[in-house]
Amino acid sequence: MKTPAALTEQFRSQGLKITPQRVAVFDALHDNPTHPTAESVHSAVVARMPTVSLRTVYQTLNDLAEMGEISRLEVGTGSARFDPNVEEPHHHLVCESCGMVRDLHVEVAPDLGDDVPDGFEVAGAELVVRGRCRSCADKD
Amino acid sequence: MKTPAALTEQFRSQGLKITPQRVAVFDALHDNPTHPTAESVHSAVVARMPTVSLRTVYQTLNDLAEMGEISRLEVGTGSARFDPNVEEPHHHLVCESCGMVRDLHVEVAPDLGDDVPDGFEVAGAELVVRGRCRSCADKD
DNA sequence: TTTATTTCTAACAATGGTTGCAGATTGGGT
DNA sequence: ACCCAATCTGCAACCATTGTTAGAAATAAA
Repeated sequence: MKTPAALTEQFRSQGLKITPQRVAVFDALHDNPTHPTAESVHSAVVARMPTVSLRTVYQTLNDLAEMGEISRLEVGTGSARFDPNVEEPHHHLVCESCGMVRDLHVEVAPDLGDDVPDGFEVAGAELVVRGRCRSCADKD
Repeated sequence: MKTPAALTEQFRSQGLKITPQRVAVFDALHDNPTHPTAESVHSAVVARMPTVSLRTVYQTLNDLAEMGEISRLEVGTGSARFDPNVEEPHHHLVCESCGMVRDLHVEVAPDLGDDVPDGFEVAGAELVVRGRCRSCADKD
């Protein structure tokens, strides 16, 4: 994801308006490595601007995802996770117990070639490694 | 997943009852490569036994998943998909346009080692390859 | 700066997938 | 055949997310 300042410029250049709600979402995502849910982005935003609705947060997250500035992950933790790191290709580590998601910088390089059916247009591949994080494992 | 007959035996040996509803679900899943949703399992079951409720199908799918006889996938198509193939490790190919899910027999072999944090207990890894299947690509 | 235009936001309702619950039903051991 | 625990159905509730709409607010135009 670009910096909030760069996003502001980009939105403006596309005829989109710069609202304090949008800027608050940009800020909440910037350099955020936690792969937040819409709900947690909303919490962060509300801490500064108590009137922002969850609907607006969803809207902005969808807009950013559509522009390719963030990516939306479905990792089976119930709600979608949003990842501002679209610059560096990477995968994810998920704790099935607490829902923590962490970047995983691992080369997958699957030799897809032979088992992809003819005519299938591959758009991308995501690896999700599941397990239990240390603090959850320590709990019992 | 074991055969319906073997599952029947297994259920019985665990003190669980063999109901026609459960058998219908076993049959609907047996050798089913489509990664059905709960809804489509229900449709198949209802074709033979019109009174079976969706709730019971969910219940049985959850039971089977808990026993490790099937696995539940979240691939971002809106609803969970159930996969009776737990014998052979494999990954998945997903058409983002029609929701088709297909097995992908590809070796991923990620050298996880260095980027997994200390103390994280890895339970498994799933690769999802996304794109457009031929028939969807042909459509426009 | 004021106005006009057009987008955005908030609130609320609605949706879709899934689960919780309660009472009626039924499998299977006796 | 009887009994009891397990199961089933039907329905309500739940959660994450999206649709809708009227009012508010940002930018462009005057």
